[in-house]
Order: sequence, then C-alpha cells, then structure tokens
Amino acid sequence: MSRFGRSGPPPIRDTYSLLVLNITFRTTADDLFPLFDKYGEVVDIYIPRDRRTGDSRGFAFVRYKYEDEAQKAVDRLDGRVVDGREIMVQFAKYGPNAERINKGRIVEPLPRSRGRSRSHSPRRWYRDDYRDDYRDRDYRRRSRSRSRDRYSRDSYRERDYRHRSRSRSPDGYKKHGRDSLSPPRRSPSRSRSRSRSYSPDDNKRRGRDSSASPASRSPSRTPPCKTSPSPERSPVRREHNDDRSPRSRSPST
DNA sequence: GTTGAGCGTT
Repeated sequence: MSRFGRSGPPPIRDTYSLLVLNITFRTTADDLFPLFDKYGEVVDIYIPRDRRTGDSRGFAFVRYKYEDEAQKAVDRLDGRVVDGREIMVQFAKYGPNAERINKGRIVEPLPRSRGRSRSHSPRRWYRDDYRDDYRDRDYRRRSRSRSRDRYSRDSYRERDYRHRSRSRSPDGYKKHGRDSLSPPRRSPSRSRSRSRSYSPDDNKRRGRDSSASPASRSPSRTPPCKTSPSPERSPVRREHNDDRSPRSRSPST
C-alpha cells in the first residue's frame, strides 16, 4: 500500500528506494513525506506494517525519482531526529534480486557499508566502546530475535522472511559448520536423564526392593494384556474378511 | 500499553 500510489506502486526501476530505519513505531508516511520531499522528489513512501496489529515495523521505504536526490536525502536525513528518534536513511534493496537492480540501476557508493558508515553513524558517535562490544555479539542478536519473535510466533510461516534475513549475516559463522543434519546437541539431554547417580545394579535392587507394582516385576511371565490377538495381525480376520466378500457372501442363487 | 540494529505492498 503506497501512500501516494493508490493505483499501485510506481515502477521500481524508475525510482530509487531508500530504507528509513530507526523511525518511531508511530511515524507515518505523512510524517516522513515532508522531510524527504524537501530534499528531493519523493515518488512514494511505504511503511511496512504488522499484518496482525497493523503497527509500523519501525522502518519505512522512501522512493525518490532521482538517485542524486535520494543520495542527498540519505546524507541529510540520516541521523535526523524524527519524532524524538534518530532515523537512519540508506539505500534499500528490493527483494533477493535487488543486487541486479543495484548493478543495473541503483549504484551504491558503498555496497559494503551500505551507507552505514558512509559518513557518520549516530550510534558510532556515541561512546559505545564498552557497550558496543557487548551488544555487538549478544544484545543485538537477542534483541532482534525478540522483536522478530513477535512475527514468527503468530506467523510462523513468515519464518522464511526471517531466514532470508539471517542469510544476509556474514557467512563467517556459517562456515563454522551449522549442519542441520548433524546437530551435536541432544548429547547432554540423554546423558542428563541417565546422569542419575544410580548404577545398573542399583536399578535391579530398586526394582526388587521397591516391588511397587507386581505386574512390573513379572511382566515376562504374566503380561498385563493377555495375548489377545490384534484383529489386524490375526490372519483369521483376513480370511474372515475374505469370507465376507460379496462373492462368497452370495449363497443365494 | 510496549519493543528496536532492521529491508516493502498494492
């Protein structure tokens, strides 16, 4: 749903999408329009919203008609405080095939930093030396997971969306050997249940001493369920069934 | 009523 494109979103190939991050969850396209429109011709503004709550996800897409204007907006609006929140503006990628678009149309000045450190990162400015380290490996990931958890929890089918997102992460950890086929876990799990401090001998003694249920102490001799033949395993039933066949079942005539 | 380091639909 485009704020301005009632008949539909304008062709992306003719527009340059900017990703506006860190905006407040209450910021709307109308709030961003005047800000971005001042720096260039805004073709369309779109703010993804939660399908359930309909709330803003905290970021928006602003489409400019010209790249230079978009670039200018990025440079000017990046780090701008909107609604009491510092927003981040950077070139956006549209879908998994955005790379082609970037190469064909949008020419990112810094594809590596994605405009993150292009000039001045508001967060970097701050004295996050000590916090940066801690949040960079745990806090950030966990926080993301938590926020995303909302969507994945109710809309588990959207896990694809999250999965794709994770894919973008540096493949450094991936090379660590994240084989879904051979997960090393479960090891402690079973070990834990067996971690009881009782030896096999103890088990035997316990069973005898306990003697809680007579049935359990002599299951081999007197099984609780007398060898009642299951209907399906019993061949007789089969014959019976065959006997019931209409063909055989037609004594008359 | 809230969170947050993230990429979109008619």
